[in-house]
Amino acid sequence: MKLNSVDISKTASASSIVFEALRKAIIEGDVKEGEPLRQDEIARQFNTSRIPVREAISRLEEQGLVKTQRYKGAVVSGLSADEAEEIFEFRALIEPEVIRRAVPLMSQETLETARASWAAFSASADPMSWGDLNRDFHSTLYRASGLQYHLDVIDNAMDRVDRYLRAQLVLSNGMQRANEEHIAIWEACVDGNATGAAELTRRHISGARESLIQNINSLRW
Amino acid sequence: MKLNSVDISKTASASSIVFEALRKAIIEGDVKEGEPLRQDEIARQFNTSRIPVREAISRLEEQGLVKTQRYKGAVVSGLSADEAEEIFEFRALIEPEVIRRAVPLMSQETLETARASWAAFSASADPMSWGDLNRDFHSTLYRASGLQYHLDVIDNAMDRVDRYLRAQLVLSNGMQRANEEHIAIWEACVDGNATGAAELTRRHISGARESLIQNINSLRW
DNA sequence: GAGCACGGAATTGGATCCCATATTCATTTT
DNA sequence: AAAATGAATATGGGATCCAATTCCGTGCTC
Repeated sequence: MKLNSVDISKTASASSIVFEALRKAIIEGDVKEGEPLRQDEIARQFNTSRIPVREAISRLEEQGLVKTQRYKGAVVSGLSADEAEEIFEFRALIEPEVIRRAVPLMSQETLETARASWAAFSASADPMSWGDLNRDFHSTLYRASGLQYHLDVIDNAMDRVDRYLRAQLVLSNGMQRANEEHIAIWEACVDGNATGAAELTRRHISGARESLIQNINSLRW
Repeated sequence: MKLNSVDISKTASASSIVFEALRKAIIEGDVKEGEPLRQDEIARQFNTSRIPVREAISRLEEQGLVKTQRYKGAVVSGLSADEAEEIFEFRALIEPEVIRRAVPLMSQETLETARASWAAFSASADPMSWGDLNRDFHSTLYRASGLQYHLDVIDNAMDRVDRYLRAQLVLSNGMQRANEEHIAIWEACVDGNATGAAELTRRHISGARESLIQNINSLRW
């Protein structure tokens, strides 16, 4: 007998659905810094009770995306200029090393997927999609390293500064510049030039950091 | 009227108490790898309901300390040799940089506290306390950097390998060697030798990694 | 009119109850 | 006797209810 079966054990629980949705909304800036997360309201929106919502919020807090105060609830945690800068410094430290180790392990398929990402990035006229495509590009390359812990840590760091990165891309010629840098990184990968890809990645992130510092005031929304 | 008042808003919620207790029990190896966490049993032990326990477990999962399967519950997640090694590599990448930046910022008090930590470490005959004292020593030095995000990330990495580190210290002359290396790192800090402290820290962690690889089989408990 | 006390509404934290699923074991069927 | 079936139990996920705390508006006092 042949059935179109799905693995029921893999269906998501309500709390993880709520968690993913809130995470996405926060990192994309749909809920603003300082904005409180009302359990009741969220529960109604997802047509569920507050229990899964509370679990989702406690997970978000563990990730540093929200801060909760007893009996006062959770608010989306913003970053000071210093904190944002620190996270970019962190990324500039770890991501070059990851890509350096990833380069020798990149398959043809990885390179092709990455190429598709930067192509879509450079072709997209929609600023809303830039953030995702930018992230896809880097993640694809990093993933080849097989360093799962590093990947998880990078994801968290990205989550924390995602909003700022998006704002960054639409500012001045941020998107244009990022695009050129992506191509350079990609070419280094194709050439099997690990240290080159690492150095370009480091500059890519440091450049974003510099640009962020300069524009930090106009980013305060 | 003068009362010995406490700030009630700072009293911990049940879920955070449970979380801290479970976290400590897991990283110290009191609950073994693969051991399931029974919500009911834990709730009874803390004289509370399952709700706070569930929130605690979801936070632990977010930290990677446990894995849960729908309708099957949470089990303490162990690390494969590769995963443990990866985390040591991660630490060897980030901790030297943090201490390098911390050295110029270290106060007299910081150095004194760190000295007390390694003194206690070297004097202690109790293997159970070695893990804590070892961690205290490094944390004290790192904290001077003021890099809060880096500190959080390091804490998480430490949590994940804490069990292995403890086992490490009692093996062969692990404790003896760690002690000597601590003193060397501390002296570099006192001398204001940032790059030296960084390099010693890198070797300290790499050494632990090597030793771990060699003993990984005897550590499979 | 300003400031404060009081009280109800809103909100979060926790407890209890119910349902869904997994597992184990007895029972039936062949 | 082996395999399939079904009941019993254990366990986790979620809903509803209650308690504790905070927030906010009203009215009172001076």
